Amino acid sequence: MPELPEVETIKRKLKDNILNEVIKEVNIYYPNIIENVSIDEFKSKLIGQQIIDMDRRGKWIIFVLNDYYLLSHLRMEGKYVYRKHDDEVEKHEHVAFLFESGLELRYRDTRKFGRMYLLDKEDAFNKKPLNELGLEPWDNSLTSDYLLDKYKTKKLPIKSVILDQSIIVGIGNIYADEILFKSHINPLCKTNELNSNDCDNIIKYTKETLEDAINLGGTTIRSYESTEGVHGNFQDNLLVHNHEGYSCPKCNTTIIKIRVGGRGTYYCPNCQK
DNA sequence: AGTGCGACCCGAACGC
DNA sequence: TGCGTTCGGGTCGCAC
Repeated sequence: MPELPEVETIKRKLKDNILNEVIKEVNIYYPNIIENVSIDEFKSKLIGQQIIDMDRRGKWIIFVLNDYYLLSHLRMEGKYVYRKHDDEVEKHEHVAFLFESGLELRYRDTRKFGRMYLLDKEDAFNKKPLNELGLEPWDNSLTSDYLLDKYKTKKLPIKSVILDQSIIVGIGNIYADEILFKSHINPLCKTNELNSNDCDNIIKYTKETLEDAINLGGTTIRSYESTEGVHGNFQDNLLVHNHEGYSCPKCNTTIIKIRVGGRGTYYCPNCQK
């Protein structure tokens, strides 16, 4: 499940592989992937555009083109693969970008959950989805005061709020559990009951956890194949997520799994009170 | 406005 | 030669 570290890894890989390529042709096999423009508009605007940079905002990959930003969200299982134009289109390949060089980049997504937006560069940051995003983990504006202000009205459990992309971007279900464990915060704790020290810990361990994961190329659990998607190694460093029934690495208490806001949540009932 | 929940998807895992 | 059901994951839209 691509969260920020996986998306960052994929973005860097894309930059290595397709920087300066010029789009010659676009084929779409599952139109629902394209969110804010018609299929015809999507194709006609993209043809002739050059990949002049690759960027990332939260879990969104940004293809920086001459006149547009192409945004791509992988949701759970989206990935990019490189093919030749003649190669048969496989079952879960939904969008294909053919470049002048003959290389073809294909978007593959088993569950069809991923989405793409095509935005004019001019006002892209004033438009959905970019205008709804909170702070990057390394933004200097991310302080305990900022979090306290956002948290003070929220009665939801912190586990749910730490996933809220309008506050801090990039944290998904896996890293949320890890960050709360390192911060010694119970995932069910009401968000408005957290103090300044808790917020400092959340910020500190969000940065630390995501940095470590990026350095290891992200996390690979469940469905990710090793081919051209991301195959990271951070899964070996997970402390509580997916560790139901195992011992807490700090105190040896058995890690338990509960559901919070409908999501599987792992924590140590002794360390996180 | 804040909150809760189903919908979107489909392969894997599970239960019998 | 099993088959029907449940689960999970991020986000949106709708109902309260």
